[in-house]
Amino acid sequence: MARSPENGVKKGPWSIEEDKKLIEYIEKHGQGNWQTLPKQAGLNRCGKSCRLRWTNYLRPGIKRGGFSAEDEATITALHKQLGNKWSRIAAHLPRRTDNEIKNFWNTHLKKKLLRKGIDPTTHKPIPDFNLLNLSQTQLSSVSNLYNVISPLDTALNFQASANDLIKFQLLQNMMQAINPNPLPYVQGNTNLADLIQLNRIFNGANTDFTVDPLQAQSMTANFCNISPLLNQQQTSTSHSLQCSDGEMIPGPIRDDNVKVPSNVYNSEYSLPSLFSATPESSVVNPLENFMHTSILAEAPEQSNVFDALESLVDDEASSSFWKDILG
DNA sequence: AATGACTCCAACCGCTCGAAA
DNA sequence: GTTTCGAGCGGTTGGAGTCAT
Repeated sequence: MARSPENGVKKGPWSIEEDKKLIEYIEKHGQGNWQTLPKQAGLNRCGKSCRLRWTNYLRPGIKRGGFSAEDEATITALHKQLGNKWSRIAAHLPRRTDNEIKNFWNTHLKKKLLRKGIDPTTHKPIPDFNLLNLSQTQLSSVSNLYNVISPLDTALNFQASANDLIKFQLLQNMMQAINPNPLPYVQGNTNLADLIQLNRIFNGANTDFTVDPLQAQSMTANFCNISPLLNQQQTSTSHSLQCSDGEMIPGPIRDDNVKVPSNVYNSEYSLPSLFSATPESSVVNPLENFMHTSILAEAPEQSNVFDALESLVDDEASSSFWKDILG
């Protein structure tokens, strides 16, 4: 790492010679006082650096690397119980150092839990994980949120309450913030025009909008991506899009500069098909099915999706933050 | 092959705590 | 009771290695 020396004391990686000096000294005299050790051992290091080197790497019997599945499970369980108390966790894993466990946690286990939708800090399911990992089929269920805000639709006949709009805006911002794979041009907030435009799309209005088909696949998991795409409509040509159920809806627009696979305009790239306000008769779309089974079904009494979502959030994790967002 | 982005992890930094003076 | 000092702990840094473009 070669950090710059300070006060004439060497920092950075230890050389073989330094390790040898430290090992020989401790084997001969024991650890003793770490402050005086470097001088007596002939090392141009601070005592702290010597102690760390010895404790984490040179000390006999240290086991390094090669964490087993059992180790992982142990560390995860202990972390759930103890939090970031690495020394206490290390005490349960013989021959492992706290520093190594900490590094292993930060570089592997933490990510592993996140991939499973578990908050590595609380070890509880991430409330919005289902939204984060929506499959394409799940996407249109989320689009029900837009339907709830309806009618935003035709002729700018905007009737949704300001309260709902605020909720929606917050939700969308949240999803943008947590979007694991944001598209480069997906930035900023959605304005009212976006919402209106969006609703027109979802409700089958004859609206042009732009989707780079090669990027469409990666964006399907995040409905908040749609809005900024709408802003590109002026430069595009209109195409229809065939949904999985055969229904034609407007867009996306092909960029002629992009080689488009032959299947680009089939269901793989389709936006969600339109949804109905009468769930009982229209849950033919798997997306809606997801919505109704995963969210609405959880809260049959709820009058709208926000209420249903709130219920879901309450069930999954009692986060006041989400409750605040969802009102 | 070159370059940039990303990941890993050894080592450092700053803080806290407890013991000794 | 206060100060000092050594040790330990957890968070962070940044160089090296790897991967993707």
